[in-house]
Amino acid sequence: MVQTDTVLNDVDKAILRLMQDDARITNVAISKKLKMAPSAVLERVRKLEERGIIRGYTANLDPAALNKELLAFIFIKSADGFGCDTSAKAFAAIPEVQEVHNIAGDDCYLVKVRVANTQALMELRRKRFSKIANILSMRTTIVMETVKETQTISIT
Amino acid sequence: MVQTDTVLNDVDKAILRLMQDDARITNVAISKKLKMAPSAVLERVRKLEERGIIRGYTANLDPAALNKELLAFIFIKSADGFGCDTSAKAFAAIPEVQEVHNIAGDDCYLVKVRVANTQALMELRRKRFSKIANILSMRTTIVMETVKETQTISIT
DNA sequence: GTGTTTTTAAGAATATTATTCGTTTTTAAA
DNA sequence: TTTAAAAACGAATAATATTCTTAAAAACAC
Repeated sequence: MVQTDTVLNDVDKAILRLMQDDARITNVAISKKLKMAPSAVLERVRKLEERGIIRGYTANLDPAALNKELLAFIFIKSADGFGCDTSAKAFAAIPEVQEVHNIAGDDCYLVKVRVANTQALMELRRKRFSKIANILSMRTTIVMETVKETQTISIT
Repeated sequence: MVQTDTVLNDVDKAILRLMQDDARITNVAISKKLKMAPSAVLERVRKLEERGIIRGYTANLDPAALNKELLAFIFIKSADGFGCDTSAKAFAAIPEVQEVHNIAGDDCYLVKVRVANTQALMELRRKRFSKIANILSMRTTIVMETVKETQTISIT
């Protein structure tokens, strides 16, 4: 076997670009754009899924329509030791938590949360975060306006 | 007309949950889960798209496979006036920039970027950010480990 | 309450797409 | 070259999407 495990060829990249842009694009549409047979495209997509390069597909929803208009970033200092994810896992288990990152510098976590309003944010802190052990401190930064918000990876 | 513009009923919410979880779920599969006719589901999905509640569909890709393993948050102070998005728009136009938020407090932006490595990050700063006017200062925070990263909105 | 309008769902028919699988072509290594 | 493996093709079939007509339900006015 060659370097199949890690390397993507141009066809794979083209497929990924198309599906990143519109995950509900049909197989036939991809095959037309790439001038290939649908069966060949399908096999590639399957392999990209199997290899874990495509992790899944998701719909992008309007937060306002779902009454989740408040976005905030919370910096959390924790007493977790190195390589210990205990509190991080606890953060991740909260549905309103969209992201949990271990950031360099302050041995602290950066947590992104999306809730209805400031009251809901307070409640989240009180009812969920305060129950999590090891937290030393929390600093919350509220987003006033989001200009761009994607998960899109630039495929080169 | 009633409050159709803003309110979602239980069927809509169920559809949104399913599609947020797997955007490539078939219409038929949704209709079976919801015990409805496929045509009825299709009409609802169409309306959710038209109303802008569903903004689009995207594939979640493995950053490592695409050689974009470094995630960083950059706090940028800018001389932009209130309600002036000039530099924010410029940030948003950079493909490696996934998010741009105007955050409260320091009249500054929080920008999330995904690149290959620290060298690529330096190059991005030098070649792209330095060309953008109005920037007063930048502080970069590198992510060491990501525990959770979704755009999923909890639908209640 | 009744009648009316509007919205929503259903069902059947058709168009489109997904999927399978045997064959051919291409690729890459010996 | 020769050969083996991988990739693409193409045709046949299964499944799904989509359209459109009709029926049911909900909302509204009176």
